[in-house]
Amino acid sequence: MLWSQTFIPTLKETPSDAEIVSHQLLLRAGLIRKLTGGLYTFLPMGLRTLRKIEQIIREEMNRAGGIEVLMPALQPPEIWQQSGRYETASGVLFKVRDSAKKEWVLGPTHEEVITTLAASEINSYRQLPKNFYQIQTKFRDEIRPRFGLMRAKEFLMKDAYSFDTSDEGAMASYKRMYDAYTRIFTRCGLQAFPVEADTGVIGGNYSHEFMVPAETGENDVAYCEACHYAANIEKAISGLPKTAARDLGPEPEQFPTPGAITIESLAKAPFGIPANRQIKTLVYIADGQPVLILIRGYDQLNESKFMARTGAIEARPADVKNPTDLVHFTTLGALPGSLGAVRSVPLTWKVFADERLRGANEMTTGANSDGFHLRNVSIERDIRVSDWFDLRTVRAGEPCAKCAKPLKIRRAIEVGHVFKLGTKYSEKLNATFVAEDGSPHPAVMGCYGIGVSRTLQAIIEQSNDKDGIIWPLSVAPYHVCITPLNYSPEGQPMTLGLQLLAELTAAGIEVILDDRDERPGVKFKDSELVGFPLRVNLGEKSLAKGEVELKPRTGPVKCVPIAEAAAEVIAWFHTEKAHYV
RNA sequence: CGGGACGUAGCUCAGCCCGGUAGAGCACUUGGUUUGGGACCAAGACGUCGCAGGUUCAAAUCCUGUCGUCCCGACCA
Repeated sequence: MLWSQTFIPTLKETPSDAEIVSHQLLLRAGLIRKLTGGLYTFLPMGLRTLRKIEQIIREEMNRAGGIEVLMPALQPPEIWQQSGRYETASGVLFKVRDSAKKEWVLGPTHEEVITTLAASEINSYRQLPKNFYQIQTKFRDEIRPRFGLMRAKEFLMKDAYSFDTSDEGAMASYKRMYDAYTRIFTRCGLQAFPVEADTGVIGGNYSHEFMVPAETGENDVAYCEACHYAANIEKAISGLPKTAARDLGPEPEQFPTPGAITIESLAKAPFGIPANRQIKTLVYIADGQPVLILIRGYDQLNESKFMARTGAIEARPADVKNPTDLVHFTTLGALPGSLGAVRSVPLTWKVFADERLRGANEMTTGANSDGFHLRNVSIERDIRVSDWFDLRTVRAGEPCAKCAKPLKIRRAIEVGHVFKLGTKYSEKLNATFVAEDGSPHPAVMGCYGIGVSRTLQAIIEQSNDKDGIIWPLSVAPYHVCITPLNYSPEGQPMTLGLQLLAELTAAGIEVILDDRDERPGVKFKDSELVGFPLRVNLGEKSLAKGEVELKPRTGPVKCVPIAEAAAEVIAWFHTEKAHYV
């Protein structure tokens, strides 16, 4: 390919609407252009890399027994109503109307479609197991698209759905996908690691996310370097001990705490009550109902855990500025800062407490009277707790639940997610098969996603320097950029360049030749910005010495005799390629 | 949806506070000189100052509304 014959609109300056480095480089290197917020056009260099990532995914999915299909992006809302997700996923569902005013949805995912297919086509255990996948555009009505391709309204995703006859079979399918994902990301030159994950709206009971460590990621991951425990913060646990039980003391006693409305202020003089001897009382609105959540003063509530354990679809803190919420505080008798669960809690309210409070006594908590707290509170004696859950968010430095070594926390980008779904969808959408004994059973499902366009950006986020992108060979838009320095169609740099282009292309290497009439500095900067793994410099100075220069994107220049240039590049290519397969 | 910032040339931005003929750098066009790390000289083209109202003799500038973008939060298979 000749540079002048394709389209690589590089930018010298950083576009002002790009915040993170990968987004800036996507734009500066001419890989994408924004149509509007959350919607992007892939330009030739971006598209080539996207297709390479797709191809790696296809090869590994096929190797793992996947069957490629292509499902409609436009879907009838009825199947979403049938699965129950028309409500639960309404936050991300794009809805459109046709000319007859009938409503349709643009698929954010395809469990409903594939399960509908399975319901009609899979009838016998003899047809199972099956694993269908597709690579397709998804639509999500993101509240806030951001960071370029990271969180877009429309994006490319690989999604796969497995159907098995048994839980064991589903587990084996899950494991195959888990292993395939590990290979896929490795082949993409991406350091991604699996972490235990919350299942969110998708549902199911077992799940891992594949995470790329990056400060700009939108997820926090807790991990242990000693035993390799790793989990999304939404799910992570630690071995932090419970609050120590003391001798059961006297009845709760009210005492004045004027102006002390934070855990910290009660921890200080004159009160001196350690944060972990305080009970923090939160009022939440869970699916419209007020509930109380009790955690230790030291702890932060983990809303994901709360929602996962209670099954709530929507939960938010009650807000004193919201008139309908304010009623709940009035019912309790106090505003945040003096809330507690000992008195005035209506019997209709559920009270959820963190597991680590179980058995705690001699605790201090709000008296439900502004400016007063209660001491000597025994949570089990004095508070009507409806249910005990692990509800707190793990912090860095807490002991690992498995090996007691300190946990670390880091930011990460989610590029893949595997779920064991069970029979949630197959039951609702009637995807049943007849077993050997003639009895009907719902298929046991799993689903497995990879954000293809997000993976592309994650690779850039992880692999760049001050000069631009550093593409892993496996996904680079071109492997080699030939750069004739002194431009002249008849000069030796160009004629030798064209000759090398033909030779290397014939050897299966993807080569672009920068035939632009530009100064060397411009060509150097552009080739480094776009990030080709190897540049071949053809300059009159070195050619006069009978040499060409091979410049790996991240390594030193190597001068080789003209006659050996092609062979050297081919050798380099095969050495590099071996790292990615 | 809450908080904040910003919309001026293709890009990065100045001008706005304090109203008075729309600017710079880069990019682009033409000519010339250059040619191993984003060249130089000369000439040129490029704008409904996001949009709509309002105030005013006069609005990029002040006011109101609206649309859009970005950031933080909420949200997020």
